[in-house]
Amino acid sequence: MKFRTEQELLEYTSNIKGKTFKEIDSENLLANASLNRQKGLLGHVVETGFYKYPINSDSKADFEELDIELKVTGYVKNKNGSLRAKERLVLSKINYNEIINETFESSHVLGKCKKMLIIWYEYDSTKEAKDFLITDYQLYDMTNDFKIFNNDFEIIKGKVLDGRAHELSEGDTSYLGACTKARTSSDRTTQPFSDILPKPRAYSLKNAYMTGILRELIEKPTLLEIKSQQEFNTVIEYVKDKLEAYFGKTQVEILEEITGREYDEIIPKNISKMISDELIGKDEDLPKKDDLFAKTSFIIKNLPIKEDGKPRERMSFKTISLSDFETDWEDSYWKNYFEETTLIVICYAEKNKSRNGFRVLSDVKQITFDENDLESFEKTYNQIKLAIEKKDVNLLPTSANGFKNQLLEIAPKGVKGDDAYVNFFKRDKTKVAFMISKKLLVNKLNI
DNA sequence: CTCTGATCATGT
DNA sequence: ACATGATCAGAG
Repeated sequence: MKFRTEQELLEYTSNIKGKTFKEIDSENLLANASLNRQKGLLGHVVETGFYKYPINSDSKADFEELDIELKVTGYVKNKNGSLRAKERLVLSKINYNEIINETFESSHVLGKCKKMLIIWYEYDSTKEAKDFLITDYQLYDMTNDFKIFNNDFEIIKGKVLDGRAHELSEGDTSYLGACTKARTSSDRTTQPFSDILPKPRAYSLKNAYMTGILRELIEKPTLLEIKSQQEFNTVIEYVKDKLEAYFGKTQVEILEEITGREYDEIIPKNISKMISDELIGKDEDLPKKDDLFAKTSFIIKNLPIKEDGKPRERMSFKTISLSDFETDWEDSYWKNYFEETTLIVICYAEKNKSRNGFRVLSDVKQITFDENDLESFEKTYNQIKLAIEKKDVNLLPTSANGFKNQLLEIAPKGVKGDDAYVNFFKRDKTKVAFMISKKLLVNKLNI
């Protein structure tokens, strides 16, 4: 089937809404296939069954005459009814030897994926793939977010130019990720400015970005009313801008300045958090402040730094649920979380061992996790899985009880009298949280 | 000192 | 009443 105009293509595509995959699978591709092994299968079903293209995968754009690439991707419904993309959208492969001679505008990825027809289906773990419902579609143009994509592209290219392709991480960038793309985890390729063999990677639209454009599509009317700013290229730029006037001041001075109240002896334990909530915004309010926040996943963290430059504490994350550990690491919530999330770390420096409240705003740093970190995190994850299987608290990877060179550990986080470890298996929501070790923080903060 | 389980202040 | 982010505080 050929389409002469975008209009024609979209008009035809409108008929796909409300269909399940089995309804359009005229080539019977779904008959005896497993979705886990063949990730592009649902895309093939749409190509052959709905658009009647022959089964062959050449590298030309799917709708060649219109320069439009077809993408079929899933979303899931959260418990509260909101939608989120199930996965990142993988684009073309990164060629480390060529990227150094490209600009974003001349790049392979923009050449192939500038315009994409994205078909959305609702993923439902209780259903078989053939029964997934296609509910929406959109003609998407990458140049809509050109400024940030361009900046992301330069970040990726910069690492390759530095001979650090093996240190690439999805968290380095805002929207355009460099995700791993390998047949096996030991697969390696070459890079131009280092002998270290990096993992093969592909450009991707990050999971949080996909969630952002999905919500724009579905919630269009409301979003148009509050069209937010697009002033900054990265979250860290935004945060530094908001904190600029307060560097060199103590926590108490800053809090007094922004609240107009006085704090003499009683310092709120969460004073740093009160400050970042006020000056930067609470996580849930940020999407309204800058479009960047609607399409990225990041967390604002506060960290006391000792006089030797090292962090005083580990860094904590959300409490874990037993159900987080039902899948393999590769498909897990936590792998995705650590892979994609950028930590924005607001540093407060101690002077003469100053206690909380009297540390000085000194720096803002960014932490992302690379392949080595994730490999270590995987061990922690698997050990928790094992502990759950065996119902054995002593197997839990606490810092006292973990393995050698552990980077991610668990620690109690309860209310008074709650014995987090003893009660670990009693309910889905545990009283235990992930923490990253001080050792890893030292490494990440380049101390 | 460091380590690690426990606790606090806040927001919902 | 509980989750979160972060610090506290006793043991060694």
